[in-house]
Amino acid sequence: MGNLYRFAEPIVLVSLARLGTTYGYQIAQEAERLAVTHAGLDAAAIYRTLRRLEDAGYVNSTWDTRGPGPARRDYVLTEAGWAHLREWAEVLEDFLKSLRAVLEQCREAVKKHDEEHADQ
Amino acid sequence: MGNLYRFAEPIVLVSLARLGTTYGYQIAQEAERLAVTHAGLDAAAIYRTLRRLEDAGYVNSTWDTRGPGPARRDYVLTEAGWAHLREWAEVLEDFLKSLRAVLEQCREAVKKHDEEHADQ
DNA sequence: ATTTTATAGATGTAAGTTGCATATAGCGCA
DNA sequence: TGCGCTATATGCAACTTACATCTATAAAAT
Repeated sequence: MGNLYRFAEPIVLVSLARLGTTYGYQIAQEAERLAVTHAGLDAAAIYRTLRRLEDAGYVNSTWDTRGPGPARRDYVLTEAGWAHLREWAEVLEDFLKSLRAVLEQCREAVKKHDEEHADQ
Repeated sequence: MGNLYRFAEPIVLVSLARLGTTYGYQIAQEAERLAVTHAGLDAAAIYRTLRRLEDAGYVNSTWDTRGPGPARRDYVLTEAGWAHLREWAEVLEDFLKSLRAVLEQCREAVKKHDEEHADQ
């Protein structure tokens, strides 16, 4: 087990959608709430995902050097980014439907197996 | 998009649970029903998953050369395999719960964005 | 004054899953 | 003979991820 997709891309997209203009470090914290598979999303994965999303035109970034502490790279969703989020919603819906079916069959198979071995 | 985990392992396990003793080629056909993400599971992935499961002790295999055509490698779940399937059911349940949350937030965010841009 | 902690971003490397292409071989059929 | 279905297997590239590590700023603690 232990090697599932963490869905970094939709989690980052939805964090940007909710927070408006934000930066990676904050998304990393926001992502812990949404994280798939109990384990939080790795910060490195988030930074890489943001770069990839920018290369694809789904987000724009600017440096913010106003506040104290190290500079932040602020990201905003583009219209293409919003469209991409919509696509993800559909993909996730299909994915959930299929996964639910797999889980159901798992449960059924295990139940049947347990019943057949109930007699000591 | 397009690069999601296909969950070959639980799909193969549940196919074995349902079919009893089977072989890869048949699982490949069974898996098309259960397949996650609309696209059928690649046959290569199934053969590799079966080997991996055997190395881990979750299945046993024997050659079947009785019938016509090429020999089949028959697989059966071990008790450890059944236990592994139970583990998968729990993992999938957690996974589904988290993914549902992500999807819900996607929908909410998109809806809000659409409403704010409803005025031409 | 120095060290630690929190903030913030980035990269290198290895591991794991997958898709596609390809190779093999047996067998039935035209 | 060649074609197609059955059946298993491997090579390779692509992608995502985890973990470790690195840089740097600034505040808090020692």
